[in-house]
Amino acid sequence: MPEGHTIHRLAADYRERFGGRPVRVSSPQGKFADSAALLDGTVLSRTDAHGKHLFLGFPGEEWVHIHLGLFGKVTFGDTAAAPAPPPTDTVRLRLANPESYVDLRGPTTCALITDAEKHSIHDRLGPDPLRDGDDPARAWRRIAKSRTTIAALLMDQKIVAGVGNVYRAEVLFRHGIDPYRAGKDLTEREWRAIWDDLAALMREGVRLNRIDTVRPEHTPEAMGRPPRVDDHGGEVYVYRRARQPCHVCGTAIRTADLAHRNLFWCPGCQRA
DNA sequence: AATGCATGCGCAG
DNA sequence: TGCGCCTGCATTA
Repeated sequence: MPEGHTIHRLAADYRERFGGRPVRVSSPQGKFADSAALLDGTVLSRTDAHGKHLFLGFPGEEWVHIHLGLFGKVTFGDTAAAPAPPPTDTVRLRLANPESYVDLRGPTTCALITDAEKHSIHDRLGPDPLRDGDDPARAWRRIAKSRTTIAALLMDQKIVAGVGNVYRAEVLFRHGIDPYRAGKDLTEREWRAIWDDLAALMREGVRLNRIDTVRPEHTPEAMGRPPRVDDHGGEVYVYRRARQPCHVCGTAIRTADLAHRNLFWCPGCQRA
C-alpha cells in the first residue's frame, strides 16, 4: 500500500473520521501503550503528511509520528451499527470514537514526538509533489549534479518525498527515460515534466486510493485488447510485469535488483 | 508447516 | 553493500 499517495489519503481520512473531538487511544499490542494512555480522551486537532510520513496532531504541540514502512497497514471501520472487532495483538495503535475505529499494524514507526522533532523530519525530506507549494527546483539542484541513477534518486526521500517503487518505475516509463541514466544527464525540462506528472498521478492516487498510470490511449479498450487489472489493484505499464510484453511496443519488460528493490522497465520504450 | 515475497528505511562497516 | 525491523499473504511441500 504505502507510497506517498496512501499517506496523504490517510491524513485526510484520519482527520475526517476523528478530527476535532475527543478520541479513545489505545495500543493493544503494547509498544505504544504509555503514549496512548497520555493521549486517551484528548482531541485530535489536525493531521499532516509529508512523503511517506504521517502526523496526527494532539494538544500541546504533540504529534504521533507514523511511518508504515513496507508492511504497515491501516484499517478503518464503522461502529455505528456493529461494535469494533476486538483488537488483535498486532494492533499498535487504535483510535476510536462512537462512530469509527482505525487500527494501525506493523508500522516501522509509531512514536509521540514534539513539534520541534516534527520540524526536523520535514527538514530532512525533499519536496513532495503532493504538498502545495513544494518546490521541484530544490530536487533539481541535487539531481543535476548527481552521478547516481535517476532510478535511485527518485527513491531517495531526501531528494523527492513520497515516490516509491511503483511510481518510480511508472513515471520513468511514461517519460521514456532509461532508469540507469545518471541524474546529471537529465535535462531540467525532463525533470519538470517528471515532477508535474508525479503531482498529477499521485493526486489521482489519493482520490482513488490506488495507483493507475496507463494513459487513455493505452488502455486495453483503446488498444482492442482484453481488460486487465494488475494484481496489486491498479493499472500500470511495467511494475511487476517482468518478462511480459510491453503494452505499448511489445518488448519483454525487464527487471533488475537495484539497492534491494525490484526495478522494472521496458528496454524498447526507455532508451539510453 | 515452511518458505518467500512485498508499494520502506536506518544502520554498521 | 548487507542486515535487521515490522506483518500478512500466497505459494510450495
